[in-house]
Amino acid sequence: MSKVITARSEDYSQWYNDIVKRANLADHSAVRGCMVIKPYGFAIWENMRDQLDKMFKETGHVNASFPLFIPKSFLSKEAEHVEGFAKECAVVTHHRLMNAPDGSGVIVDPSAKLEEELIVRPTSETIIWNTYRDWIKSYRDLPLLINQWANVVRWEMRTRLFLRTAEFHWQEGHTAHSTSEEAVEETLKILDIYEKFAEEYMAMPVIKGVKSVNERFAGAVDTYTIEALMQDSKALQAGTSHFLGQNFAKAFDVKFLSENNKEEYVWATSWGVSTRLVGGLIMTHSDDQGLVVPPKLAALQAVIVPIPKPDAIINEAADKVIAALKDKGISVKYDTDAKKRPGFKFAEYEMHGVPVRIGIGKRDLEKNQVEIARRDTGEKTSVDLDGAAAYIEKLLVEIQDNLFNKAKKFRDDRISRADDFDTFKEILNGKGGFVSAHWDGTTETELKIKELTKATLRCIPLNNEKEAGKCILTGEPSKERVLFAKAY
RNA sequence: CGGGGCGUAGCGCAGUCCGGUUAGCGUACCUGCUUUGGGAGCAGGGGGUCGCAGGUUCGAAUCCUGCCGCCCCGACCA
Repeated sequence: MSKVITARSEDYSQWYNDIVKRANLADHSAVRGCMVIKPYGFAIWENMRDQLDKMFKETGHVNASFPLFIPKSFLSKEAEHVEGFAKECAVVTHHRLMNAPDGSGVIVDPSAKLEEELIVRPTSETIIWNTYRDWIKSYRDLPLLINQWANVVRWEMRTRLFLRTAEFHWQEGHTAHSTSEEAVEETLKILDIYEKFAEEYMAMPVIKGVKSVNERFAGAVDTYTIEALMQDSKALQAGTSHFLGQNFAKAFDVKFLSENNKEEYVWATSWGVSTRLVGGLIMTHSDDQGLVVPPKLAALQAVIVPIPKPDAIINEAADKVIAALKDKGISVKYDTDAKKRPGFKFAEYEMHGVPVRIGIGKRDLEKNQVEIARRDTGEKTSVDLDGAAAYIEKLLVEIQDNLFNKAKKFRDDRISRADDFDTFKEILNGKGGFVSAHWDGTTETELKIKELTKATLRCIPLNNEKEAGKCILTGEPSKERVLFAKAY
């Protein structure tokens, strides 16, 4: 049992904070609600970013960069959009500071007031669509498939490291299409990429679905989502992909001439995932010993600990293993710090979630072996020195699979059906997780359910079976089940 | 914005009620020796505007006034 991490069973929130801090992922900063992402945490985000970036580029997207600031008037051009974001905007009003007349320090120079206030982007649809107006004239300019990696600011009332910070890093894709069908296809293509990334790389099972009107992105026609389930049985919206219809094209007057010389408004999508994924990664796999990172995203996949400390014989064996691992593209670190004892290092690397630990000591070397410990199960095995790298290569795949299967079983065990409101409440207050239930399709009922149970409508799953039933709250007829859960 | 809590060494805290030597403990850090197969032991050492600004007092971490910041719970949200 870890000496420095609160057990999940004792206080889940504290456990989460302990992991983030003790595994050196991030710290609270001097700025309210904003975090400092530390090198080890950022390395995991970089791995996520690189993989996603590759997947976006493979599907024809290119990167660009748009301004951090958005003129206030832009934000208000799409009515629903501004309503959704108005309450959480950071606003720049001045452009100069001056020394205070009384010598008390520096103040904002009142004469340097901006003509028009600038909003620090909470999302970039408006500034981007304002730009697209100049870029899109003809059907030949379409589709326009652009992504940007950026930081955005949403002045949230309450923040949590990675899960909800006032400033966060993300990618936001903004595409323009000549037909509605093509835009919808793009929206779903991205959702599939998100699903693939979550499941194959993060080893985090997700449910693809569409949001209710109430949960829809401000300014979207449809919002698609991937929903994951954390170890405390609360749901996490892990990524969203929006079909924006012609809303932004109309707001920013973005038209093109079609093949038959007709002027039409452009069809749009936008989609994003953020550093929140790091939070999801933590809460999907980690345990009371610390962080657990799936091999495909680990900042460091293997570590060699000399037992008790480095010497010529151990170094020689370590060098062999390192060379063989590097040959296979596996990242490895040889911890040669002679001041720290092996036990300390074991605990430290477990805390940091390094998937595989290789122990090399005299006892093993006498048999020409090394000891290999896997982070996910804690299991240790002795293997021949010469076969170590090949063993580890297979083991990393096995760990990746095991983490996904374990998380999937956990998630699947927590999808329950409820056919009446008492059962519904009982499940939410008991084992939690997703509850599949009939709903009459109205926002009013959705809000009432939220008020009574704190559960929100997470999504209407995409491959839902149609099934006639009655709304668990109102008894009105319903065509299909939807998923509810308490969520982050 | 409502409720609760907290600001004292890198981190975690005691001391504050009831003012009084040089502000203390654990841990981390540095040096040395002994250790080393699951978070080592001993000895020595360095590190502090006690959140900020006023005030009361011979004397303030401690009392008074004002301010600032952060965390947790709720409403809001990726």
